Amino acid sequence: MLKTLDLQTIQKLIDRYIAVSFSVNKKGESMLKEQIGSDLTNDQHYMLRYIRQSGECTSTELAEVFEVNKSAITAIITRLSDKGLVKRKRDEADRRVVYLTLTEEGMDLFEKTEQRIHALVESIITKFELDEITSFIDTYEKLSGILTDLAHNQLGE
Amino acid sequence: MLKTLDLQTIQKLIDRYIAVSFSVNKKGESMLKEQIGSDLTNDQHYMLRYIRQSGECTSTELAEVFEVNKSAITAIITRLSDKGLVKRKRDEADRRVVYLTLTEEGMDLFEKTEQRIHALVESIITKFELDEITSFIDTYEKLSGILTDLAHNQLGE
DNA sequence: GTGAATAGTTAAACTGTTTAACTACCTTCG
DNA sequence: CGAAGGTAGTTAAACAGTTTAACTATTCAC
Repeated sequence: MLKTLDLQTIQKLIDRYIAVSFSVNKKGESMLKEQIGSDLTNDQHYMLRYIRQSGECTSTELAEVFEVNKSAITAIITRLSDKGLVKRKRDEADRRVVYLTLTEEGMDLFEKTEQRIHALVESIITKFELDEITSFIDTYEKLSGILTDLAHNQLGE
Repeated sequence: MLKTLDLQTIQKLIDRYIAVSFSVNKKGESMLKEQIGSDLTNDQHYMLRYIRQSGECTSTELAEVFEVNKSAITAIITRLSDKGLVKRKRDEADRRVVYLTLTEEGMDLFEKTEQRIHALVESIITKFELDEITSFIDTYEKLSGILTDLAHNQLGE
């Protein structure tokens, strides 16, 4: 049953799955490591995803997207670069700027990992009805959207 | 409207609020600090809550409850103890055991913080209908319960 | 061309976490 | 009794992710 799940819904579920199933900072003992067999933290996986998606991006952009300090990004990228997954490339037109791209290994690892997550999530999905899942996702998004808003906009004003 | 919210529902909302609104490890820049004005991390607040609730508990108990290593607890408790919020007391009957209790300051800080969270959450609550909220909570719990199960029980077996 | 803005890095400090080794203290059983 | 093994908790080293503050390059604007 339930073969009609569209990719978008699956992708959302994947995100929720990664986000909810384990908190971030457990020295790599994240869901990715435990169940997917990847050596990446959830955060690192997200980074790789964003960099791949954008093709080429800057630290500042990442800092804005992930709502985090630039130094935090520097640290993460350095670790990723030490693992040979991300490459830094100076912009010769504006030499302040550094572009980040995935190396081939980075690309490979990301895609392999993503596929495994995909398979895992699909195997989960078959246990539920489609509208059950979409209702989960909707509610979850509504809820966390509200709470995030509140967290950002200093409620009570 | 919506004055009929029972305490239990509010408490649940508080937990969700703390859990969802900010991820844990931002050097204290958690929701508690930003909005409540407390100097505690979310994790630290949870610790205080558990210790207060149990009156007196051990590291091992905390480690089990929070599903974390005993050394992690040692570290957290040490920091809390350095702040003067938690006290260690050796069990004279079984001298291996160390009981943890809140100091008066710990108690005060916890209660003040909890009250502020309470007030904040209540001010949020009035913006929604009761059944909207309970449906949020139910769904959220169902969803994260499922995902946590999956995360623990190595799905696909 | 000097002074201000921008991109990114580095350093120090902190929280939370793990693994491995260690101390101190029971318990058990020959 | 006393050695062997288990239990409670700590310590040390390592790591990920953060922040703030200071710094280096580089570009821009007037």
